[in-house]
Amino acid sequence: MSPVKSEEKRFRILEAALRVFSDKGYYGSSIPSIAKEAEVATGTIYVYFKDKQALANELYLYLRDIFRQHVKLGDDRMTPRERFHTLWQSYIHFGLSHRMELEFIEDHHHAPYLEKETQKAAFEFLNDYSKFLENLVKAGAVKNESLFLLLGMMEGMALGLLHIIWHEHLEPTEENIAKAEQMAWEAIRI
Amino acid sequence: MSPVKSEEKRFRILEAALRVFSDKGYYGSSIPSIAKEAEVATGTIYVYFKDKQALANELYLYLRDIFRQHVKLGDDRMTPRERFHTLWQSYIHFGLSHRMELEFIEDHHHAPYLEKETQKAAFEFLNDYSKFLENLVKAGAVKNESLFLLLGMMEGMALGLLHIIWHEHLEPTEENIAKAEQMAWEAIRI
DNA sequence: ACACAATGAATGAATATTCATTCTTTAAGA
DNA sequence: TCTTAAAGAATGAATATTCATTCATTGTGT
Repeated sequence: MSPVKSEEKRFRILEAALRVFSDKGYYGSSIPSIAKEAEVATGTIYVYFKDKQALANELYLYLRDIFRQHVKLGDDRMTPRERFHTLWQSYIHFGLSHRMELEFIEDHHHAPYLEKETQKAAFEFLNDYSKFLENLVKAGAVKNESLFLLLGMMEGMALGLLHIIWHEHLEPTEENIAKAEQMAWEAIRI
Repeated sequence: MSPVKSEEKRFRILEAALRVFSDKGYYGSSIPSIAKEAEVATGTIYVYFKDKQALANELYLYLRDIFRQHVKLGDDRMTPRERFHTLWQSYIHFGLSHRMELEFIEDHHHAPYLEKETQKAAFEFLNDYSKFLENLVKAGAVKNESLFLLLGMMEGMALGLLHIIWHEHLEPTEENIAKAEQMAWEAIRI
């Protein structure tokens, strides 16, 4: 009956928005500049997204899904150390291959222009991790501390490693990643 | 309304800019809104600062000085563990009492609108920390790894702890701060 | 009286968003 | 199979707003 809104074009706009937001942040990115990056007309953005804020919200949700597809939490057939290894490696490699995606997610967990509904999605992250850590604690492998404390330290170390690599103060070799993993493990293990 | 430029007014503008930038970021903060927050006229900002970029640069340098006044690196009359304790405690307590200041510093180390000269100041941070860690390594107390790797992990853990406290997932009790300190130490110690 | 700080309205450029108009696709009717 | 009209996607110029910056004027301490 009519030309159909293509999912492909929607993704092209989301990916373009990610690149522009990455460079200049939310307020520094104009809709026309995102349209240009996506090679569509300015108005087309408004066919696919209600406004700039909705675009940022949908981008966040889109990236969160990509994140979840990459970052593995393992299962309880593994030893605690193996599960930790699985999470660490997948998280770090995601950060290396999807820097803009991870930076956007981290920067926007608490951004004021994300809607309540989107913020709720941010909490699911915490839930996944908390369950993961709870398992390791119950298995007696990890310190019996507040899950949030363990979580903050663990995520802090992963992001700390990624930052020094992103800023080219450290080579992203498997050896360096493994050394950092062992340090992180020693921080949280019993 | 004196005909003499007052340092006090300059600081009032810097502090106002910090609050507004904290809320909305660089591109999201207008000069008129900063003027309003500082309770001066728009034009007055331009008496004290060449333009918006210069304001951000001077704010960064101003905050870096405050940071340095608070965060203590100890000296080599202390044991390695004592030195680490000193740094950890002063860093975390700075983050608790000066959240906006620390967030601005962390967010802007690599911001594109900071001038080369200002970026050089950012490197002095790394130098201070590197020397600190080098000492602990030479004393045989800390793993003999890349100083940047140690640095990234350590700063990551401190910021990770602060984030969960800032977002009210953990109480900022001395007990929690001490537990995190011990975890951080176990990550880097031999 | 003078020097210069302080002001805030004025300026022009940039921005988010709208909308009248022009395609493009689809499928009903012949 | 061919024609054609409805549906709605795509467009980009137009609009209203906001922004960084300027400057003519006013205020104030020396």
